Amino acid sequence: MNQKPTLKVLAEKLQLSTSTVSKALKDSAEISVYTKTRVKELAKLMGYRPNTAAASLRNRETRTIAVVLPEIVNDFFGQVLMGIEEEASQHNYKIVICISNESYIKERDYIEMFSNGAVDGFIIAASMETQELNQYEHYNEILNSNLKLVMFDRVIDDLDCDKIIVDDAASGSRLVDFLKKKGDRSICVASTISKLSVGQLREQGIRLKVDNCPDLMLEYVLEDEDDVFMKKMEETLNSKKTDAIIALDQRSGIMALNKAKELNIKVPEELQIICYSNSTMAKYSYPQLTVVDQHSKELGKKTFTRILNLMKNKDEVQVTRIHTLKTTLLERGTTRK
Amino acid sequence: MNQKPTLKVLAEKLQLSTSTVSKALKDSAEISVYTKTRVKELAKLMGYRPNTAAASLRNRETRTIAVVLPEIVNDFFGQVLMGIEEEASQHNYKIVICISNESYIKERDYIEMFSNGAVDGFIIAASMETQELNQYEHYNEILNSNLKLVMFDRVIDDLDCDKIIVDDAASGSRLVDFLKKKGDRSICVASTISKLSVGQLREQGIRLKVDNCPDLMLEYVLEDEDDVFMKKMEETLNSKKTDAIIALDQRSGIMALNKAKELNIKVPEELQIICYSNSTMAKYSYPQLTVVDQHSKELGKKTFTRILNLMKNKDEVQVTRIHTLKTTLLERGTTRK
DNA sequence: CGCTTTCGCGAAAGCGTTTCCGTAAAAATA
DNA sequence: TATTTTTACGGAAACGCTTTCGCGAAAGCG
Repeated sequence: MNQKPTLKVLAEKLQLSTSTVSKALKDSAEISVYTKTRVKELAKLMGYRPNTAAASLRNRETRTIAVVLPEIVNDFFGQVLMGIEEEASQHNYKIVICISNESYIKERDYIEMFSNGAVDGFIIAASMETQELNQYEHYNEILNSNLKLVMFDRVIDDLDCDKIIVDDAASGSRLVDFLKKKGDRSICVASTISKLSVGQLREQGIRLKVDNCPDLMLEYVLEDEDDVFMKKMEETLNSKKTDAIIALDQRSGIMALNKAKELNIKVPEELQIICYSNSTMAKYSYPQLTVVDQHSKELGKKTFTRILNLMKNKDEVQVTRIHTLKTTLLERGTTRK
Repeated sequence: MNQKPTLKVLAEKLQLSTSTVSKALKDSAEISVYTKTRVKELAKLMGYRPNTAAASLRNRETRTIAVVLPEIVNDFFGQVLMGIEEEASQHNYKIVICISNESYIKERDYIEMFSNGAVDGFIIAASMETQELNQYEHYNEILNSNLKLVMFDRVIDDLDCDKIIVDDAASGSRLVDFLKKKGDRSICVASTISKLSVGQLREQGIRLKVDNCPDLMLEYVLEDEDDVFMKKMEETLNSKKTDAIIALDQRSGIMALNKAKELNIKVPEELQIICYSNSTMAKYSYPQLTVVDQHSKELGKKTFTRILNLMKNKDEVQVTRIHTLKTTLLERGTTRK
């Protein structure tokens, strides 16, 4: 029932004005050391906490960022969110989360909902539907309101905003190199995310490299429905030609592994599997999946740092608007030594 | 660059007062239908959005709930969060997330950070450290500030607040019954969460039932470190006595399954495994793990509904402060038909 | 000692809403 | 027609904070 003290009651108790109290708490040079300590002591004693709404109203900033994620039951986005949140709380920022559930409409509604000054900026990974439709006018509401916007991972190419991504295409090429060195010739690309920019980029990187290696062959299992995927994967593996699988997402990776086990194919001896996203699922699979580590938490931190900078240097011209993080291969049980 | 219109500019354009405009937008009975439509049309045209900070300041409510989670890269908490978020957005509430990372200090800091009127209430699942130390004075800061508090899953028994939990103990007993009917005699309880209230409750439920069945036997593998767990599990399984494993959390479940595969034990023919938490990992394991479904998303929704009610009926006396949800067994590949 | 500068603080405005209250004009009632 | 009630709106204060401005007193200066 402790009613929160305001500047006013502090001022009254100390026989000072609210402005003096306010300045004292902010360590203003205008105020004497004596007064400052008096004020701070009482403030601590009474548990004074500045009213956020009032400060927001006055300062025209909320110290809040809206983070719009396609899904949350997903280790990648979870890890990114951890990074964002960790960095945010360190800088005294709040994070409100919005889960678009891969829906364009929900994403748009969230943006509209928070574009009224409820937040200072947005961190967004586009929903699958948004990427499929390639509709991105709703992002303009953000930019037109001079709110900050940083996209990560699932970005919109045509949109002029800051982006933090990973080297999807390049990493795809590197994976092919890696497998080639191990002696693999026939590589199967498995994916449930062909609709996503990141899926397409990874695919492109792989294809580019394979096209330059006449001795390599490429197969595809691109299906987003689990059972269809499993069936196609079975056909592919039954042909007995596939040396390795590059799975562009965690789900396809684990499904490929499961199918291989079902067909009694020895992994990694007869079949190597590499999978995108360093997920818990991949860590606890048997054998442990070799994965492309996107350093997701780091990615989240970088993303927040970027939007923080945008907010600090409000006017300063931004140089690099696109930042690419390098992924690394985590060699584990589904690839040979 | 579209500067957001305020009530004032709407009022000026319409030759009305701000109070009239405000009332018109809220469909006040004081205002004529004619004026209302005029106001609403212009508001829509100019894209008027009420300033949240100003409204919060004036109304003394933020329409924001802080959700404090021990971790976020965890399907259970992810699903609960989905439920909370879905319900919240439907009621025009915002969710700010706080990740305690199983740390008592972080949890306490978050509570302090948001107890200043930044949010209207808290939804919390206690961190592991908090449960271990059994320190919960920091929750009193919430209650003393007449902010609302609802705990879920990992609750503090001694704390007088609303709680939404699942029937952990009862479900444990039911699992024993289930296994007994299948002819199992020697049951192994596996857990990496013995420090948590939920882990202890599940264990108690199991033990209670086994104690009442003279023909049943109980073994334990309770270790939170992966490698130690795996070693103990290996010893246990090598003894060749274990008929079934009840894993109290997803990690122990998947590790048990992996160890069984490693030792060439046929699952479910020679060993049945049941695992708590309907996680993605369990769904994509091979074979699919039979799990106790906690209906986590529903749990999240219920939790939010509860705190919503607390906020609506500010004074009304609460009857049931503890709500228990019933879990169900999802029979899949690691148990016999 | 007279002047300027610095120091320490207070007054007040304003951020955008909401709401209580007041009040003309219109409508209803007597 | 005279009075009361209703209708439809405006004025103004308040929410708690920040910040500009002003000003008296102390300190520094020549």
